Amino acid sequence: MNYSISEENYIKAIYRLQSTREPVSTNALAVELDTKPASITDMLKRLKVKKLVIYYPYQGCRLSAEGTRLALGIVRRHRLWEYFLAEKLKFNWNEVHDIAEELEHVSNGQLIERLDAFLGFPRFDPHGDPIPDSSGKIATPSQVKLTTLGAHTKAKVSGLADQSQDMLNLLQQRNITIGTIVEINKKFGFDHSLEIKIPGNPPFIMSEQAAQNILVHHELEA
Amino acid sequence: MNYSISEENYIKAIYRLQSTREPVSTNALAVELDTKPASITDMLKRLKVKKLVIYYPYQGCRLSAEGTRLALGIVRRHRLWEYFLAEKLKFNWNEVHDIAEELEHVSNGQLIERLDAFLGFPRFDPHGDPIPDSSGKIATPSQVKLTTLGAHTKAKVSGLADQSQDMLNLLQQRNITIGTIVEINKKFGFDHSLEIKIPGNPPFIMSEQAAQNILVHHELEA
DNA sequence: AATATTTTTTAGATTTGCCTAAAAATAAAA
DNA sequence: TTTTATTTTTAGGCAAATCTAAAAAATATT
Repeated sequence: MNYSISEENYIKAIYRLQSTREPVSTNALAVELDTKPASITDMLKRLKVKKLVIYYPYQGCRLSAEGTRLALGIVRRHRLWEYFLAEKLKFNWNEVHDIAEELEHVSNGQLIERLDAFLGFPRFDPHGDPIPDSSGKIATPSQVKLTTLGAHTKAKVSGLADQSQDMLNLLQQRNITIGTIVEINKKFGFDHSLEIKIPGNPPFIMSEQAAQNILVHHELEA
Repeated sequence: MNYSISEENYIKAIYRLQSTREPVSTNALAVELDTKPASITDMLKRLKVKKLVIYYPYQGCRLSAEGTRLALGIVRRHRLWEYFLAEKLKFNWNEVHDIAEELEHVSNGQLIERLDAFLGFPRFDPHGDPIPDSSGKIATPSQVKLTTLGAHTKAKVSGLADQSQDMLNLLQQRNITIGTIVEINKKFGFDHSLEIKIPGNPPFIMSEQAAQNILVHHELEA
């Protein structure tokens, strides 16, 4: 089957929201997609006919098996393009998302398989998110929030909980990217802020709020 | 400005048809775009409002300066993607067109400039067609039909007049691609067919019809 | 439990891009 | 130069995806 860009965007949004709250409410979707609730209801009825979502009036929605398959395909395309843009075209970490948002809708199976091979079958995109493989399998890496680590520990940055522009800018300013090894020098009980050190840079203070959004791969030797 | 996929396809079609006949008739466009003449009239009126085409009822259309600029941008995107697909993703010469047809509508200036740099600023796509540069300048290479060359001359294949699937298949079977050096062994007066030799392959006969569609860059030493 | 508030859905309109059928303009033929 | 044929345009409709405004259902509050 072939789906419209709009349909794909709805499926992707439901997939995203589903990971935190299920079922997904009409209002939540409207906020996510920046449209009106009435438009959401309309589209949900169409997606239900196409058997991509489970939906009953007033009860929110969730993806069907087929919808999930589609969502994983879109996520795969999106993240492979992000990897390509960052790795090959040298875009910044925080510039790749919007472009990948367009490229992901180019649907040609061969294209994505060959792109994957060309890139060397990467398992994580530049934001540290796992890339589903061609069969739809997706790794769930053991990511933990930076705030959960104790003082005097090191860890490798592997992802972000909040990928807003503000967050991306903050990290760029601090020279933190995916793969950066961060060391926690000190934890301040007063406001739970952290003193962080990364190789080649002076230590700095990070708020608890920011640190909560930084996911690290696994704790390293002290 | 940002244009829809449909609008871009119209502009591209007008650009293509314009090179042989101007102004471009409504019917010719309908055939080219595989739609009905009434739909063409509809769209031409919209494109006129947007100042992309010069159009007066019953008199056909042609691109405005702005329309030409847009067309060259689309052609540039299309051909750079074709080059990427063939060169980096190892697609066959004859498979790249349809995929590039989708990718060309992803409109992000930075993306195309960086792709161009990544590819090493190629001047011709895998079909031998010139790629407009970022300012819209396009090379008009001194291509001549293979049939115009005399016997015992060599030349480098640089393009195709007819890029139909049949033609592409025929060339693939003969191991002819862009850049191949072809040598004319003999010309047969009877049916104007040619005996052609390419390095590493046995000589073979090609019809006048096929040879007319093969464009070569310039005659080489005998 | 009754009322108020929030969420969701329906109803009706709009825009884009396409269609068919019929009318009008242009071009070709007798 | 009429008549015929072709090309092009208009008129009216349709489907997708959106909107606003109003009604209906679900949830929360007193």
